[in-house]
Amino acid sequence: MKAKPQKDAVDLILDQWGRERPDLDVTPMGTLGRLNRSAALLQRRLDVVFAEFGMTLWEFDVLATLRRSGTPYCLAPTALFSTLMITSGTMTHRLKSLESSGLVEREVNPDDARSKLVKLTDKGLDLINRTVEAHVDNIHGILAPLAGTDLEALDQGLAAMLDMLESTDAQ
Amino acid sequence: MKAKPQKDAVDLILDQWGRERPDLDVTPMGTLGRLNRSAALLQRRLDVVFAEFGMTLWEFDVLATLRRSGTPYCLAPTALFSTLMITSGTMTHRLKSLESSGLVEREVNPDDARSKLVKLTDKGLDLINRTVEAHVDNIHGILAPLAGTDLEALDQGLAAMLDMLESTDAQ
DNA sequence: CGGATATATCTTGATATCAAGATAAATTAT
DNA sequence: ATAATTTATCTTGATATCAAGATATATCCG
Repeated sequence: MKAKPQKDAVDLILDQWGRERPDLDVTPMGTLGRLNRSAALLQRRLDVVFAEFGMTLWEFDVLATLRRSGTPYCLAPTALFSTLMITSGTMTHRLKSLESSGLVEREVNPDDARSKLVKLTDKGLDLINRTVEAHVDNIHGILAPLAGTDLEALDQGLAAMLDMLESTDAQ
Repeated sequence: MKAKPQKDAVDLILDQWGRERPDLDVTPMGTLGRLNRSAALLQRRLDVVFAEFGMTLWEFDVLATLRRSGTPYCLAPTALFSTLMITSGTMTHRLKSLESSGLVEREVNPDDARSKLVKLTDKGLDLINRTVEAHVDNIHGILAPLAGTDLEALDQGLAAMLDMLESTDAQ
């Protein structure tokens, strides 16, 4: 067991709770606090690269989902908003915006007239291809200091947590 | 090395990228994807308990920050929004709302007339005391399936990541 | 077939958030 | 002391999001 080198922002929060509510075991707050705080700090770093390509995180998310689905880079809106964990109304707005930027186009779904499919334009395909390369470089660099045992422990722990959360998700 | 029992949502995404862009090493996308997805699923579970107390996550965050600061449960707005990683403008709105709900009150800062201090009311103190107990119970229950080696690995990995992110944060 | 139900999407109205600028008070440097 | 700078907060305008309801199409079942 190796002691942690220094107190982080979450340790200070746990110390405060320990003083104020010694009757509570707040250990799990540490896990969630570090998770959320890490996510916030990470997003700031990702945004820097997205901004270089004139994009925001949500635009990247939509374009990347279409891109990784493979040719013809075309999905129904429901597939998109389910994957992205957002509501259908939010998807409507995102698609309108991406369409007006010329990054996606809508086309008739021959199999289901309730849907209008969403398809990457040539411009959208080129943009996401270039952006994802820079993004992957970026996250490699960000996580590099953890390479070794810490990153392995993190990946293992996160995989276990996500499996648990997905399997016990509300029906 | 133990194989992971089943593919989660993020594994499928990595599989797609592996097929579409075999030139990229997208491993770090798995780490970030599981982190963000876990955070989203967790928040939904936390919201259930907060709703039982008529609260939202952001209200809990503000009241909890005041509560754990200890008596007299009183902080300047800057201390609050810095801790909570939000902008000053967002803090203004949150405080206005909490004040109109009677959960906090504002008072003159004798040391610095630029600030009006934020203080838990008796009602706010009682509410956060009760809510934090239910919240701690809730997160204990949520993480219980991981108790054992997975949770330890997760905590260790998250602590390492947060230390790294805080120490390499933009100046 | 035709009615009932389910599904896919969009619309509407309310919130929460941020970035940038405005205001006011405190501090620092002559 | 006073001008310049820094700090703390609030205001404003734009955007992203969600929940709930509306609409249109598909599917199922007798």
